[in-house]
Amino acid sequence: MEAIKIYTTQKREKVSFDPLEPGKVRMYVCGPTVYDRCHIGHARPAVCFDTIRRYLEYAGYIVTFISNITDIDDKIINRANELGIDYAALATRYQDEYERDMSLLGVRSPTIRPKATEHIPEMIALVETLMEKGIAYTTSRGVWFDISKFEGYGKLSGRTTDDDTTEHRVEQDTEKRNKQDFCLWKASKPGEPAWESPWGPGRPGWHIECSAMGGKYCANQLDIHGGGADLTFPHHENEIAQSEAATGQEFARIWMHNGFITIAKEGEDEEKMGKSKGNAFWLHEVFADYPPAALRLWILGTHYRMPLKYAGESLASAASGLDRIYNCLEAVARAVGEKPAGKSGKGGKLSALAEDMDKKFRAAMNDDFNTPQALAVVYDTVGALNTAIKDKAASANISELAAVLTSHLSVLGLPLERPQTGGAEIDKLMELVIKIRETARKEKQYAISDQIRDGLNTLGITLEDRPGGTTWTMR
RNA sequence: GGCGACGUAGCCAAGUGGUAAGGCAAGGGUUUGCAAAAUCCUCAUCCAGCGGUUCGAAUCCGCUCGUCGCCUCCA
Repeated sequence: MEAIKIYTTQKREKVSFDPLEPGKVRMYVCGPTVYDRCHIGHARPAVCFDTIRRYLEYAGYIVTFISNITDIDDKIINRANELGIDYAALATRYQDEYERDMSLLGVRSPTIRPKATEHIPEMIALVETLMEKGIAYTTSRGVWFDISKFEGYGKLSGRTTDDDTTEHRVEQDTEKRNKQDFCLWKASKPGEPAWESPWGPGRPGWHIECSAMGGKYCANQLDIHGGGADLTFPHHENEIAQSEAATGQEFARIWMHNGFITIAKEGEDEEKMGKSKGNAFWLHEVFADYPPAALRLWILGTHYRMPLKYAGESLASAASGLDRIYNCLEAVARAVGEKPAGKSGKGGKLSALAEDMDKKFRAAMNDDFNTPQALAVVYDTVGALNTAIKDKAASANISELAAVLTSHLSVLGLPLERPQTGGAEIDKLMELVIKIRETARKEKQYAISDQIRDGLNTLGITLEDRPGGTTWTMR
């Protein structure tokens, strides 16, 4: 198998992928903090890393894909207090919403989805190790990591410890030994959620869960660790420090970071997508206007590391492209259905094309998961299939090429059929309407037949007259 | 102030030394009762600007301009 090249943040270049265990991949992707609904920003890492996982499996690897849920955190506590509900109830509610939205986007569930609150003992154990090694220390506010005790601090993000000496916008904690020391275990105030620990009641620090859970499920070493570009520093830098200081082993061999989605508001410059800036685009709102698959296709249309600008009509062209794919798949089904079996024309032009398309698809994905290029292959295959159908190629050959297309669509996590919108009653109704229109057409009553078609169109139903009869689709 | 990313057609977007993929939109032909879908053709002598390296650069180097991100919660 041809080597997969992956860009890794710590080296700022592509490296050949060579997993710790041959044929197996251990990957961990930072999941959401469940304190609110999902916006389009959440969709990008989920879709990108889901696609990467799917491709690795397509390439023959057995993938252990871990993605956590942060269900204890200051934001969750604050939000729960605002709403006057229990923090755990809030977290459960938004975890459910997250999982529902991701499922609509075709994001598969991870192999393991660990929750922070279910791994408190593992985190405490990790902090204890760091205490024993003299790398962590306590203050009145909790337990802190002493970055001066970890030589490699800054190796991921390229930041040195004395970097931002000029300006720091955070109030300094005078008990800390170094300005950038970070919290491993946070002492809880009365009334706040708390777990017992050797350092008194408290809750996990900001970064410790990923080290503890990634370590637990992956024997302390990951092949790939992923997340949004904003997590590079300090989150991932701190994960490395904690994990490697504790285990003495390299925590993750490849660090992957997806670029951000920015929002272009009319008349204003683009700015980063974020709830704090009040320009959130909630997924449930986007899904009211466009099919979730269109959002997925739109995301995959840009390389995962590039910035992605979201404007109001961004998804319209993706939705059109998606329709083109559905049209093709439906045409294939009709062509193969009309002329079943047929003699297998293996070795023909279409066989060679099928092989070629798969080769190109793999080459694109092997190059740091270049989904835009992979999509170009998909569209080329669509065009070739449409032409083959037009030229009445043998259905065995059409099927062969179509099989390549559907396997590529599956790798990209795109649906293999148009979502069904009707239902049994609408089906019957449409059958009747089409029959009546058919009669009108036979009698050349085109004014009537066109009126039916135009009328349905304004209702979002498209009629298409084909040699084999009239078909309809609903938007 | 430190670190980093981006600037390719009307729009989106690949392409990291050998002469500009793909999608959307648009225009024209075929097909259709008319449409839709499909198909064929057209649509960047040029890749923010200016210099440099090279036989050769969108691709490498330098500078300039513009946009954005991280350094504080953030996917």
